Amino acid sequence: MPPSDNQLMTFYHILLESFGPQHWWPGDTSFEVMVGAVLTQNTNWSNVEKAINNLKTANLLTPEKLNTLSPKKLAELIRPAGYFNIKTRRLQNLVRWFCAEYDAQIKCLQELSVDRLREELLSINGVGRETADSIILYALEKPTFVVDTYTYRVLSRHGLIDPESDYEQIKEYCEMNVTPEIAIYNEFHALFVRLGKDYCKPRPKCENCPLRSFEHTIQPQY
DNA sequence: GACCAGGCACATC
DNA sequence: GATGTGCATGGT
Repeated sequence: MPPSDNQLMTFYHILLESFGPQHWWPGDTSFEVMVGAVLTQNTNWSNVEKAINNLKTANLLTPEKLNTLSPKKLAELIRPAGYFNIKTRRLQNLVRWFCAEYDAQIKCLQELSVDRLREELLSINGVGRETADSIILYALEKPTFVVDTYTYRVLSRHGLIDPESDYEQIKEYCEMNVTPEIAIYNEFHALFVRLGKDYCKPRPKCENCPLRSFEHTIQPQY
């Protein structure tokens, strides 16, 4: 059991106090979360919302319908999310697997272990580590820590991880140090994103960053 | 006009 | 194994 008073949990409490709960993942159903996880790859969420709204308006946001929709039509609808040709393939790869292997039943996926889910999701072309972990945590509500560019940026800039760390190493560091509760994994990742959007950009905007006044208490490990 | 966004697969060395 | 590149829209 990770200690509850380490530096990473201090980060968590500061961020939660500063920003409040983020209410993630923004989506009405588990399937919508799965779709959003692919659409948001390297893409601003506001663009993803447009694409998802297009699918909803066309009444096509179901596994069965997306599975049989023509790639051309799907690409047209998700155009606002960018990379629409490649995301069409990726989305249909995911949906095809979901329909063929699990009868499009979220419940069937939820019966699997995190390790098994991760293995299967990662075998789908177009589903990488962050997308897989996002689906497992936010769509299936199982405990896996989601790492993204913001997580990397925040932790490496504050010296808590080796800047050479890869995805799995950062994930392991987080899971070793964060209280293993789904609600906390959920909130923490969302807070990392919030912090990243507001302050921890490629060009940092550290003025008024909630972590700034606590900087002196952080003991860099790297 | 430049920069950035809740990645990923693939080519090439 | 590591590094570089294509994919694309839309907001700031």
